[in-house]
Amino acid sequence: MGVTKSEFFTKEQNEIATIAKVLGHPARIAILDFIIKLETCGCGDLVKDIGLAQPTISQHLKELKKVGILKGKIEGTSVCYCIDEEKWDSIRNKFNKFLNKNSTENCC
Amino acid sequence: MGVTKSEFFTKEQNEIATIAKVLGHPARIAILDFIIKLETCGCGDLVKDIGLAQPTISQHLKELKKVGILKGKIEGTSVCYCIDEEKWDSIRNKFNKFLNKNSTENCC
DNA sequence: CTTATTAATCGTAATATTACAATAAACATA
DNA sequence: TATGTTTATTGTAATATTACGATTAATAAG
Repeated sequence: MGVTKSEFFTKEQNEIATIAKVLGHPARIAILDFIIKLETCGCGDLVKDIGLAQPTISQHLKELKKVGILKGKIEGTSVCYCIDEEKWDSIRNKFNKFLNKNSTENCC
Repeated sequence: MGVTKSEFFTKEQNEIATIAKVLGHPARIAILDFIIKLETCGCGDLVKDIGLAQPTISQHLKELKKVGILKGKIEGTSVCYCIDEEKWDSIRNKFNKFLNKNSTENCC
């Protein structure tokens, strides 16, 4: 037990849940907010801005990279992180589609 | 350790992360899909449709109620679950706002 | 070559989540 | 009252997540 039974669900359900799960931590929302503002995008800047330890930020960045939301470009000793705009668009579409489903009837 | 440091983040960041976290499990997406289709909305119907055990579904329903996405109306021995349309709208707005942020520059 | 600088990885403790059997609670019906 | 039906709760095992110190890896600067 303790392990999600993905085989019970559709591809679409698993996909939206996977993205939502990654967005389900305020540090990762803060990272995305910061990178979108683009006040620079190195790991160290995020550490300073957010206040969590460097390995923790690095771990969150890894999660965001894993699902394809972030890309990283190595620049000397530093890394520049950016949103993958294509992925971002597809996420926006998925969530729009899901959240715009409207129930017609209502029992309560 | 092991506990999310919510005090490091803004109210908005914590709010969107809380909702995303609840949407971050395919069973809860499947529950919402089913209720939106409204092929009836009792816990037993969800158990049959999804295939997880009744206590597991009940637990997921509890999560969805906790953040206000679902309301439940008791009807005899059964319970009718429904989307809270007002909350659903506010979630749609929050996600739209978040996902429509666009980074102008891009380093990679 | 040595010493910073920056980010990733490893290891691990604390905590949270997922799933379900067993049970309880609430109501309906015979 | 006894019995069935439906959902919630309790308890618990398995697993996942979060956070960070210590370390490593890679490049830059002196």
